Amino acid sequence: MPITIQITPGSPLPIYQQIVMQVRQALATGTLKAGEMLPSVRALAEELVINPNTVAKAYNTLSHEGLVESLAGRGLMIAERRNVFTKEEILRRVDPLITQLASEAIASQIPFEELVSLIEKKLQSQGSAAPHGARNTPHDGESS
Amino acid sequence: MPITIQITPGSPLPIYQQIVMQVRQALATGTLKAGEMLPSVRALAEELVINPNTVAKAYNTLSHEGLVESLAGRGLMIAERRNVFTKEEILRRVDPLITQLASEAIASQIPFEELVSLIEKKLQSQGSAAPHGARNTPHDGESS
Amino acid sequence: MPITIQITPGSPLPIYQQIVMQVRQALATGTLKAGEMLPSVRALAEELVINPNTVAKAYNTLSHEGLVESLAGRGLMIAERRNVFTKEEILRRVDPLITQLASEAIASQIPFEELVSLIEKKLQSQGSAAPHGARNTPHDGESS
Amino acid sequence: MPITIQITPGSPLPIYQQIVMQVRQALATGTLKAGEMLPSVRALAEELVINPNTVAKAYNTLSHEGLVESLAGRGLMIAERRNVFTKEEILRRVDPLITQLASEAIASQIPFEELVSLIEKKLQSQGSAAPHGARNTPHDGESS
DNA sequence: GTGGTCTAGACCACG
DNA sequence: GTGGTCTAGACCACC
Repeated sequence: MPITIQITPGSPLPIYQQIVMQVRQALATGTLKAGEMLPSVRALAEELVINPNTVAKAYNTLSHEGLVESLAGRGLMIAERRNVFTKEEILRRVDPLITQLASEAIASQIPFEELVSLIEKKLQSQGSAAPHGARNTPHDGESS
Repeated sequence: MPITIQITPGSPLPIYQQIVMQVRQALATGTLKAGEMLPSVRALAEELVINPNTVAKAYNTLSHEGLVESLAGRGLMIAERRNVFTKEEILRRVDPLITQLASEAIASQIPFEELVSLIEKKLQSQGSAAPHGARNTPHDGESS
Repeated sequence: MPITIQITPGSPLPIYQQIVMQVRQALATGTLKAGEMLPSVRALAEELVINPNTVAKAYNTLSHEGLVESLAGRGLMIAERRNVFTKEEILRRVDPLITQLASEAIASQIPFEELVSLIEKKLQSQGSAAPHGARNTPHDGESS
Repeated sequence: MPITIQITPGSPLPIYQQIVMQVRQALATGTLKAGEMLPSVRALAEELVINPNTVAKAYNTLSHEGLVESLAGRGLMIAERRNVFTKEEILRRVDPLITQLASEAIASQIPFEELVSLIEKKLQSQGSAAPHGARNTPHDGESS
C-alpha cells in the first residue's frame, strides 16, 4: 500500500523526523508491510517539495533503526521486523519522553487513569488493529 | 506554594522551554498563585544543574508574556492576571507527547503494560519529590 | 588524550567511515575515554580539510551507535560504555564481514590458524592493552 | 577446476568487485588454471541471484586486466599468463578486512572466542559448499 | 562558541 | 533509474 506522507514545514519537530515518525506509524498500522518499497528519495522529495537530502536523512535514520533496508541501486525496502536494540537501550530512549509526560501530567493534574486511557487510545489507533504492530511480545534483551 | 521544576536534558524540547511550559501550567492549574515568587535564576540554575542563562531566558519569556512580574533586584513574582486553561487545551497540549511516545513504543515493541508501569513509576517518583498536591491518583485526598 | 585522525581521501572507504572507525579504535585502545570530548565538528573539518557535514555525518553515526553523546551547544562527549544492540543485531552486522573474510581465506588458502592469529594480533594491538576495550564480557542480549 | 564464487550482498564492497577479487585470487593460488572456463554470465548471475549486468561488469574488468580471454560466443577462458601472489601480498590484501572486523568486534564487545567460532563455522559452511580444496584446516589432507 | 537542520547541486556506484 | 557521498553555505537553537 502506497504511503502518504504529510509534513508541516514550520513545526518544531524537524522535517526528517516527521517523516521518520510517519513511516514508523505506517509500519505499526500495517500500511507498510515487510518487503514493500518506500518511495524513492527523489520522488518523495519532489512530492513534499523539500530537498532530497532531507528525505535521505530520514531514510538513514530508519535504516539505523533496522526498520528499513537499502537495496543498492533499487531503493529502500521495509525490513522484516526484528529486535535491534537491547531493552536497556530502549528504556534509555523512552525515558525522557516519559519524564516529560509525567511532568506535564503533574502540572496539569491529569489523573493517571486518564493518561493511561489516552495512551491506550493512541496505541490502539496505531498498533493493535494491525497484525504487524500487534506483536508486542516481551523482548528480554539484556546488558552488562 | 513553591514550584518544583523537572527538566529532561536530552529532550528535543529546549530546556528553557521546558521551564516556561511548566511554569505556565502551574499557573494555569493554580499550583502557582498571584503574588508568589519564583525561585531566583541562580537558585533554580543550581538546583537543575544548568546554565543560569538558560533559566534567565525562560524567565524572560515569561515576563514578555506578562505571566510574571520582575521586581528589580528581588526576583520574579507571579502576576495578577492569569489564564485558566480548559481541559481541552490541556489535552491538546499533551497530545503530541503522547503521540511521540506511542510512536517510539511501537517502534521498540514495548508492551503497553510496561509503558503504563514506567509512567506510574515516574509519576510516583516525581510526585513524591514535588509536595504540591502532585498525588494525582484518582482520589487526590488532602491527607498528606 | 587528544585524538589524531588521519584520512586518505582516495580510499574506497568513505571519509566519514574512516573517521568512525578511527574513533571506535581510539575508544577500544583507551586513547579516548568516557567523558572526554571529541574535537568540534568545525575544528576537525578544518584540520582534515573536508566539509563539516562530512564530520557531522561521522559523529552522527557514532551517536546512533551509542558511543558518543551530543551535549547541546557544548560538543560531543564520549559516552559511558553500554550495550546498545541485541546480540542478534550484532551478529547480523558482523556476518557479512565474516563471510567475506572466509571467502578470501578460502581463495587464498590461508589456514584457519593463521587467520585466527592475525585477528588475535589485531585485537590485541587495539583492545586488550586497554582497560576499556578489555571488558569483553559476554553480552547475553536476546530477541524474539 | 570449477570455481565457486561467494558474494555478500550487504557488503560495502560492490558485488562485481567481490567477484573480480575472488577470480583473481583463485588465479593466483592456482585454483583456476589457464585454459579453464569461467561460468557464463547468465549462469553465474542466476546462481548468485544477481543482475547479469553485474557479472558482466566483473568479467569486463577481468578482461581488461588480461587475466581472462573472451572467446566470442563461447564464454571466458582463463588466460595463459598469471601472476602468483606472494604470501605477503595475500596478507596485505586480507589485512583491511581483518582491521574492519576487529573494529566492529571491539565496538560490539564480541569476545574473541566467539569471533573465532563464527569464522570457523563460516569456513566450514563455505568450504563444504566449495569442493575445490577449501578445507584449509591445518592438516589439509587429500583424504576427501 | 557548539551541534542540528536544511538547501542546492555535484559525482559515483550499482542495476 | 536508484541510493550514497561530498561540498558549499545558510540559518537556528542553545550555552
